[in-house]
Amino acid sequence: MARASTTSDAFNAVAEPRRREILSYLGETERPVGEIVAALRMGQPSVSKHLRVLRDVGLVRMRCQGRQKLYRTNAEAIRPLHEWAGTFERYWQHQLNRVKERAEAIVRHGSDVNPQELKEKK
Amino acid sequence: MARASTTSDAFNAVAEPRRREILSYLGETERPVGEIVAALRMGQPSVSKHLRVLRDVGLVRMRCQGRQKLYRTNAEAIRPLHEWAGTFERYWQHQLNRVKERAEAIVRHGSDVNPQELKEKK
DNA sequence: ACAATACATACCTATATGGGAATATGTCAA
DNA sequence: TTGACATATTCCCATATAGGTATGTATTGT
Repeated sequence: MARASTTSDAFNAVAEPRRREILSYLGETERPVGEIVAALRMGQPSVSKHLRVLRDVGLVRMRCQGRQKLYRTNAEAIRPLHEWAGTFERYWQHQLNRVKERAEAIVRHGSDVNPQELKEKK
Repeated sequence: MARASTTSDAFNAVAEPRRREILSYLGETERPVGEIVAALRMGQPSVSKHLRVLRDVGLVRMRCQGRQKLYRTNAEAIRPLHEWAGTFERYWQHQLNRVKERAEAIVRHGSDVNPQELKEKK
């Protein structure tokens, strides 16, 4: 089996750096394709194709205005990504807490704290 | 140019669903490969290969113990992902705020609020 | 030394990619 | 209608996958 299609979900779509750039560039501000091309210095067909992928997974919304098409990021579609990553938040918070506790201990008792006491607390 | 390597960064590594499963399954708990294979019902070589990718981008850490190798998720490496997605948080908060404001307005003035007033505020 | 165990890697194949160039489609203006 | 403009799509190609099967490599126990 080959790699999953880029259009299979937001995770795959967002794996491509240029697509992330596009999403960031368009905040939720509507912009025509040409503006993206100019701002991000990419080829026009390339941008069109990236936008196609993003649209397929709902990461951008599109609206026609005369001969141009206006795109904007649909932030809501990025949320699952944020939430998935967020499930690991508690782990790096442990890290932070350790650093914080250590700093506080130093403030209270001076810098001669036993490092072991803060390191392993299985 | 082809698609970027899965080992090029966390975004690409995490695009594959099975790799996300592995990361979630290992929280930061150390586990041998065989346990992953059994728990997630994947082929052993497949798991080994996924772990290789994850290791290459720092998403998991590995330690040898006799003939087995213990893996655990390195949550810190997921953080950039969480942060990138988080830059869009303000957009979906706007959504929430609108809903919330509307609800509060109804509580204050009854349900005859002018919907326009809450909808467009360019 | 040998067999068994726990992983890793090599090999194969179908499939999809992203970029560039060329071309198609659609819309406006004179 | 014709041409100019804004996008989308097609074609071409080098590259990389993910899964399965088979095999390689350490490490342990007897």
